[in-house]
Amino acid sequence: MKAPPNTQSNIRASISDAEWQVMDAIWSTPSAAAAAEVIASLQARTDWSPRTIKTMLNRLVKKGVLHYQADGRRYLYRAAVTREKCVRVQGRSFLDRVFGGQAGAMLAHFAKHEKLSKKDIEELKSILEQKSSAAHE
Amino acid sequence: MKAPPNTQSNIRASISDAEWQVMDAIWSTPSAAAAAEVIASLQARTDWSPRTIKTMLNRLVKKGVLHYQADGRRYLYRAAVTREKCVRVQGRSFLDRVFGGQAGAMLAHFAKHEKLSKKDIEELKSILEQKSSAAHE
DNA sequence: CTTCATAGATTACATATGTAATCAATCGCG
DNA sequence: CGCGATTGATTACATATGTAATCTATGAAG
Repeated sequence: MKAPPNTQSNIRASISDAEWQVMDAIWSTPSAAAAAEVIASLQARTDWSPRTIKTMLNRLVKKGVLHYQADGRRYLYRAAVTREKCVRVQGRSFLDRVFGGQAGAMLAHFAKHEKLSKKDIEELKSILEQKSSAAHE
Repeated sequence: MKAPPNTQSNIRASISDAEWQVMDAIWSTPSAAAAAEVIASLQARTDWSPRTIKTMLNRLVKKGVLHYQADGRRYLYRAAVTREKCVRVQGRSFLDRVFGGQAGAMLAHFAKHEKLSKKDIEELKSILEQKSSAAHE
């Protein structure tokens, strides 16, 4: 049950709540972003001090999920992992934690309890169609 | 962005990863469970020491998600919140965190990336049917 | 050149979490 | 009755996380 010590290739270093928001800002920036840009972007949605955001950037770099390249005396940051990859990792961890890995149960849960637009429903149905036709017999 | 200090009525005191497993053991016990039972149940699935499990029980009581009633010199624990309630809370937090609250996006994600049995798919479709017929125009 | 604003690096500190060990009371056993 | 086993209570300690402040180097302004 004990997590193995981090090996650098391992993307496992889990991204915390606050860190996720920073990554979100990075992910939604085309190409690379300077700290100042990340800060500006986040101050629109949080009340964090710039210091705090810099700390996050640092930690994310240490965790290996952010890379940077020097540009004069500042850094340009870019994600080292895709949002999709992180979403998959976080999603699976959540699924295991809360639903014991039962994807069906989870989907049923959210389908029941969350608001869905007609469009959401149509799209989901269509995904399910493909899924069932592609499924093994 | 700062979480307000815990008021007791607030179920918010979030259940950690390890704590969730303890709650799971409790939830799957009909009626109340003594610490020894919880320990036995968890040792089957983890490598935690009994000490550790007792610490969890304590913290969960402090957090208000577990209640106990004395039975001789031991305690019988019972959940103070339902699994469903906790699942909803955790689920919503995850949804907000990772999918910005977009339930449709999350469902689409898992529908695409997770394995689903025929049965899962059928059930989901049926939920979606009801949902769309019940939906406002 | 001196000074201030900035950028990144380092250090700080409280709370949460994982993981126990130690303490104190007590119940059953010999 | 005395003692070890067991139960809950208290304390411990490392790492993670939220949230910054301080230190150091340097480029821009005067």
